[in-house]
Amino acid sequence: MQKIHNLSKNQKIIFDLIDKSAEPMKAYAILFNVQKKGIKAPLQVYRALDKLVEIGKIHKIESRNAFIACQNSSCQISKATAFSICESCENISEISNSKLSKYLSNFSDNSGMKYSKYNLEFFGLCKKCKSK
Amino acid sequence: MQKIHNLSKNQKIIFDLIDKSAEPMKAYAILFNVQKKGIKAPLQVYRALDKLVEIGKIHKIESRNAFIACQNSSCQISKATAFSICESCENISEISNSKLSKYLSNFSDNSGMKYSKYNLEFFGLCKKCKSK
DNA sequence: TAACAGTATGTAATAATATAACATTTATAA
DNA sequence: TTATAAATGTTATATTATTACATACTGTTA
Ligand SMILES: [Zn+2]
Ligand SMILES: [Zn+2]
Ligand SMILES: [Zn+2]
Ligand SMILES: [Zn+2]
Repeated sequence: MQKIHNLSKNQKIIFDLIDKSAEPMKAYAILFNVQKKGIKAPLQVYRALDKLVEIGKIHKIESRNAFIACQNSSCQISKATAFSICESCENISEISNSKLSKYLSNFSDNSGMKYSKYNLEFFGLCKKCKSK
Repeated sequence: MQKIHNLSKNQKIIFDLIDKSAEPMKAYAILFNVQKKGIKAPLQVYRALDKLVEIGKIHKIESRNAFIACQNSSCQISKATAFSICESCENISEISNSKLSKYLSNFSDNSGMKYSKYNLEFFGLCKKCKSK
């Protein structure tokens, strides 16, 4: 059962922008885009991003410092994320593969760590770029 | 068969520092530490870091913007990395688990992507922090 | 309603991370 | 030795993210 979060004004503006974007967006690109809507300072953007990440509406692509809307409604609130990144055209998408997520969510080793979250980034070439 | 890379002067200074460190090091912490050895500018540090990452002597912990020496001699030259991160004490270590690396290296889906590299970060609580 | 707690906002300043551009030097190999 | 690649030095600047502080909104409960 997923809690419904009513997004605040800034959160909604920023989520809508990211959600409509074809690619992951960087914080300052977001800032530039929402200035006409009255969001003027980096901190306003970062605060909204933090919250949106926290509630799983968006994810951060760590290797790119960019943010993407969650493409996976059943995604476990940002606790289990996997992405596919084309190193040639920078096309990025969220991987939704139940075997993979089960495997990783159940992963444990003999280190004594109790894992509660993971983030995985795969890199390679997409269909298009492969055939060039 | 692993190619032997003869590290240059700056690369060696910086690798030795990271290798001796108990924790992952951030670029400007590295800079501060090597200034007495004549490395004065950020770019000198970043260039050495880039090379060391490229040849697999160190890895970047993306979620922390920090660098750690490879703890896994058989690590496939930074093509397949996994880390364990305690969110309480920030203890970080490289996971060396052949089943995991096999599973991920062989991962493929029906997206048409050809994967050649991955980076995985697990988050949780270490033994010590769990029992607090 | 009033008081409170929690969340969100606005604004300015600054910190932390990373790269561009250009000149020079050193190592490697044909 | 000549050419090429790799590494270095230096200055400036771009990009990403946070601190600090004041104010306002939202929902809950006395
Ligand atoms: Zn998701
Ligand atoms: Zn591509
Ligand atoms: Zn390694
Ligand atoms: Zn710990």
